[in-house]
Amino acid sequence: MTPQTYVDGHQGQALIKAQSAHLIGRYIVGLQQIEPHPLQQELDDSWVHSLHQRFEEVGIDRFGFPIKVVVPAGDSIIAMGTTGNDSSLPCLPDNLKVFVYHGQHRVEACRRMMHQSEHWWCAEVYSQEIETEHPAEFITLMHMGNEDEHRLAPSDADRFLALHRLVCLYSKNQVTEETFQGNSEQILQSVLNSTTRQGLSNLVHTKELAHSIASAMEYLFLRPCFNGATWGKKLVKGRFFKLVACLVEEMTEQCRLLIGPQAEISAKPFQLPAPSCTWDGLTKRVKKSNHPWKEFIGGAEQALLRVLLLALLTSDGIYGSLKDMYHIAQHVIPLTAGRPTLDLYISNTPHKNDSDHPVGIFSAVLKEKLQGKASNYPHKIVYSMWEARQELMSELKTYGIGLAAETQREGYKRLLCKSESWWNLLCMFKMSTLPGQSLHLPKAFGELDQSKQEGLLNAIKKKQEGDQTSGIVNGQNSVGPTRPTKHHSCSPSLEIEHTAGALANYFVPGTEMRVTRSLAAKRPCLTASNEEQLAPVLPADEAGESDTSHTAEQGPN
DNA sequence: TAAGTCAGGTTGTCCTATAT
DNA sequence: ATATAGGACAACCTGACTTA
Repeated sequence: MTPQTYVDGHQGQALIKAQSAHLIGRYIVGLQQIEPHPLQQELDDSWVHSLHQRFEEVGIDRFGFPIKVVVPAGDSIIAMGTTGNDSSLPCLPDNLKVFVYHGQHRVEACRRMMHQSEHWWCAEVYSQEIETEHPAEFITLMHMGNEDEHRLAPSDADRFLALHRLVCLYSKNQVTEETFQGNSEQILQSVLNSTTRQGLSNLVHTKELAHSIASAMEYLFLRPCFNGATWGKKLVKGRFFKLVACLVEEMTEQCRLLIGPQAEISAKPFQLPAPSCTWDGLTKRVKKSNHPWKEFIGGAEQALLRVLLLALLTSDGIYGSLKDMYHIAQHVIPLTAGRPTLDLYISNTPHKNDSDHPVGIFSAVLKEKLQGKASNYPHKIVYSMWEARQELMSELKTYGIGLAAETQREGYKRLLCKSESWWNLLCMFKMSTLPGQSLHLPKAFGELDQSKQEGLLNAIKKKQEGDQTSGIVNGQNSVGPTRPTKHHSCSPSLEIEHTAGALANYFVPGTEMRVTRSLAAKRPCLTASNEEQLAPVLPADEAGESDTSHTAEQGPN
């Protein structure tokens, strides 16, 4: 480096020297001791007002943003500093007056707080010699305090990752719950927008979802596409955390395929608005010369032959489907777990524990069958709901079932006799009597409508199938509850095929949505055998945690 | 043919009712 | 009092149509 590089720094160094020579220490100072420095600019009332409002709404971070003051009787207080209770900062003796030269607006805003107990701040205390011995530097310091700081504003993704790292520390017992809560709140408080605060908080609440988003955010080019407010509102709809976590993982995988072996890529190609992400839309648009995908290897048209997905997560394609799922779950829950559980599920209360989301509820229903073992099976049920959601929704309509709260036992009885998709779904619970409403579930579909003979035949047939698939009711693509969850090969190519296979199911055939569907059609390898792999590959709780340590270590800092 | 305009549809954010 | 979730609304984008 050339000496010129340092020229700019000389003045800054002088400022730091002046300060460090006269810094007495950090103290807690009562507001009644603080007066504005005579050289300070006039107070801007509207600025004080907005600060005060923020203090009221979000809170005050006194230690994160200490003010700077000079104290006339500098040297004499060094010895006097009365220590506060135990390890906290010492309090400045309250007979001393200090002059604030950096942070007077915060002080003034803090004065407007109702409670006397709020009237203090954390201050860097300087002796008055800083002013007499370094008058020029002092003026500059005071001015610099008012300049806009050219800080790099953290993005939602940065905030999310910080929160997620805290979660990881906490879940590995490396910090106490108190430390974890305190630091999370500190980070959230620094977010100005309340919707964003809420959203981020929702997203880190559940391990599975938080982990999947964190791995997506490992890709720098995806970070600008992350919107804490919208993701945190829409993706938690119906509390299908694990399902959404899978969707996020799919999305990440798709993006990885899209960029191919390319090393560096900007975020632009991933910021296409959702309406432009339909297969038809893309087919037309990638032909244009200035399409954002021109960055990709081989150009936009080649990239299209690979894969895609992204802005869709919060688009109507996903959000609408989650709303459907929510509606479906509101019928499955009273049937299996009972009305009180439904009330808890649909009450507008914060997500607290495993009793208020579908996977947790289904686990409780299946408690005896699972024998307390961690199992992916409840999620498998959710996944089957997801696969069949269109049919499930339309059959509700066909058989005149409206809101769950208004549906009587008779209505469900009719539904289970007439609708095969609903019968199939409820069969996954493997109960002859559904405990929620004490409803009998016929062993074979349509048993009541057909002659007894046919029903018997069906029952025998089903039983035989069941034996072959070791107790699985719907033998085609189900995964048994006792089948151990394990990760299949980590080979990227296998993952890709697997991913694409799963995608074929994620999107609704028959809607114009979206690349993935056509993708499935283009890939002959996407068969039922791939589908079958999906559920077991979904990370079990333990696997999720090991993933976490992985991402935490690799994540940028 | 290119530029401009309008309508329709989607998304993201703000507001508010509600339940604890 | 607080937090959630649904609804409303404004901003934005796209594509079709019109005009020079």
